[in-house]
Parts: sequence; structure tokens; C-alpha cells
Amino acid sequence: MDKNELRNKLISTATHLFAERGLNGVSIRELSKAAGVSISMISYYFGGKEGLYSSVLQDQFSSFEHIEEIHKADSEALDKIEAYIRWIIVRHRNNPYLLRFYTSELTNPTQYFSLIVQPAIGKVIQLLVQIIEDGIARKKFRKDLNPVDTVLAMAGMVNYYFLSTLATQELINHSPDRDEELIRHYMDIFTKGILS
Amino acid sequence: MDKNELRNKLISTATHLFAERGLNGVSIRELSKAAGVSISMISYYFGGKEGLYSSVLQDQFSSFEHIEEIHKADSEALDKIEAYIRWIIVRHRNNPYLLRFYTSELTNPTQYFSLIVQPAIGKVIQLLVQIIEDGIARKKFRKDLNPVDTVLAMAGMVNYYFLSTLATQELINHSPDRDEELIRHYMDIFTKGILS
DNA sequence: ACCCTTAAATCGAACGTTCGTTACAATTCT
DNA sequence: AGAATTGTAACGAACGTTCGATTTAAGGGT
Repeated sequence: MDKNELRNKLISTATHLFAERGLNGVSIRELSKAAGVSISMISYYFGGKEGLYSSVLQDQFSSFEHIEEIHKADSEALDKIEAYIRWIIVRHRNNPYLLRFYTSELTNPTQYFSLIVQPAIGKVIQLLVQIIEDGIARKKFRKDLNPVDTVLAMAGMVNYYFLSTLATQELINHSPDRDEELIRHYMDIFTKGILS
Repeated sequence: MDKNELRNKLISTATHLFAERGLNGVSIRELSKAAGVSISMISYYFGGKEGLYSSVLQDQFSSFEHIEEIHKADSEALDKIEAYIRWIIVRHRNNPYLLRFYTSELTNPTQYFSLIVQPAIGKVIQLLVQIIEDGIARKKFRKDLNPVDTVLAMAGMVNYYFLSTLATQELINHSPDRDEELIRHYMDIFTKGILS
């Protein structure tokens, strides 16, 4: 196992375990054993357990950096909103652990919240607010919308679907097969409302 | 300090600390000191740290039991939805810690999830689904709505507003003064959508 | 090709601390 | 008197970190 291989093995194992039981719920003994690596490697490569956690966090939230992709130059505000919903769903599918770090840091911030989490989320929200404001300016959207509230409503809708999985798995099918239907459905509710 | 007073003091202190740092982030030494109570009282009254945690959880989710209040016999589906949004906002205002246990149990369930959390959430969702189905049956709501998805969209909208507080406090004012405006705003988006 | 040196990588044991729990005598309250 | 509550001490287990020894890899000199 070469140097990077070991680092990556530690990070991926830590991601799995920290997501499952939190920073304080996992010991470095269990972690190193699960990674098939000596316990001292954690201090050696990451300066300690906290350092490893911060690396995991950094890795998890790096997926926020490519959010600009939803900004196709010539697309309408509505298309951008759909692109965002699709982006967030794909992100959850590709990285089922992110939501745990996300909610954990939002409700029980560690010292890394302001360095890693806050900027990542802030960037996305800012970009979405811009899209809404643009839609309002072009008279596509209602002018009495509060852009930030509106963005949070949209983000909440989608994120909560994944957050509630454990509590609603007997009520609906959460499989990816239904994702396209979900996107159409949420776009419908968000743009036209539930009234007939 | 009499018997119940001591129990309550322990529960309220534990609520505060467990919410802030999680079950594994707080030691019973710190906890008992913060409660101004002898360390042995935790085992004496709750059978140990885990027992105390389960009591906290039970106490937190007991607020879900009175959800029926939003069911005024003669009110319309839309009024019930507004009553739900108001209920959930008031609940967050009265109990700022609930959201932490809520998300923590949804993403990192302990052994108490299925006993305490799942039934509480399930009850609310079931009731809301009923309201949506009723609205569809009376042709108030669009007939192509998936009731469970719709409920999750609504619940997500409101809950996420509170969940995101830490990340958006520089973008919007989260004070209770704005709650009524928020209710109107979210009712508007949810019923009529964002299109002009 | 071979040995030697060097530095990095890896290991497992050991350290001191803290953990949750329990036992017990002392104290307070009713 | 009897019950509730206290503080303290002790327990074994587990914690995160550190340290010295060992292994590995690479390269230079011969």
C-alpha cells in the first residue's frame, strides 16, 4: 500500500464510520482496524483524530465547488432551477454520507463549520438567490417573492426528501428509479403550487 | 430539591448538552456538575447515561402527540395546512433543541429511533397525507399530486428554514417577528407556486 | 551486482487520562 | 426512624496520543 493509498483508505473508512456514528462515536482503534492500518497512522498523516475528521469534511464538501455547472449561459431561470434540483439529487445519490455531515454540522457545528461548511452552503445559496432574482427581474416569477426564503423553500423540499428517508421508507419508494418523477413533481409544486 | 425537581433538572440539563454535542460528546461527570446534582443520581433515576438519553428523547418527541389540534372539525384543507405550518413553527420556537435530536436520529438512529422517533414522525405524516388526500378528493388540489411527496415538500420547506439558520443568518432575519410573514409566504409558494 | 546509508513509512506497545458505573459512608430532609 | 441525596473513591475498560523499534524504498559509491 503506497502513501496515497493509505491516506485514501483512512479517509474513506472514516467517512463511513463518522457518518454513521459521529466524531465522538468512533474510536481511532476501531477506525484503524477497519481500515486495516496501524493506529498510529492517523496521527502520522492527519495530526490526530480531529485532523482526520476535518479532512473528511473537506472531502465531503468539495462536491459543492462544481455547482456552477448548473449555470448554462443561455438557459432560462426555470431550467436552472431544474438543473439545481437534479444536481442536488445526483449529489445525494453519489454521496449518501454527505447529508449526515451536513445536518450534523448545521445543528452541532464543530470548529470546522465556518471554515468548510458555511462557505460551501453560502456559495450555493447565493447562486440560487441570483437565479430567483433574475427570474423576478424578467417578470417570470412573482415580484412579491423574498428570494432567500424562496431558495430555502426549494432546497428544503429536495433535501428533506432524503433526510426523511428512514422515517418514510414504508410510505414511499425512495429508489433512484423514481428520481425523474420526483423532479417533475417538485418542479410542478414549486412553480405552480398545489391548487387545481 | 425534591424528587421530581431533580429528575427535571437532570432532563433539562441533559437536553441542552446532548443537543449541543450528542450522546457521546457529553460525559456524565460534566452533565451532573452542570445540573448541580450528584453523579450517582443519573444511574439512580435513569439506570445510566443511555436511560437518561432515552428520557430526553421521549420528552422531546412528546410534543408530537398534540398534533391533532390542527384538525378543527369544520376547517378546510388549506386552513389545516396553514395550521400545520404554524404548529411546526411554534414548536421550533418553543423547543429549539428538538431539531437537533430530530436530524440526529434521522441520520444516525440510535436504538430508540423505532420506539420513539419513527412513531412520532409517522403520526404527523399520516395526518398530513390525509389532509392532502382530502383536498384532492374535494377537487381543491390538483389530482396528479402524490400525497406523500407533497407532504414531504411542505414539511421540508418549513423545517429547512430552521435547519439552515446557522448557515443563513447573515442573509435573512430569523427572528420570530418575521414568522407570520414567513407563514404567508410559504403558504403562497406552496399553494400557488412561484410563477407570476 | 553488491553493500551501505538515509529517510520515510509503518507498527504495536505503553502512557496518562477519562469514561460509565458502582459501592459506601455521611448528610439532609420529612 | 427512614428515605433521599450527597460526595468520594474505586473499578475495569476504553480513550487519543506518543515513542522507540522495525520495515521498506531509493540511491550512491565501489
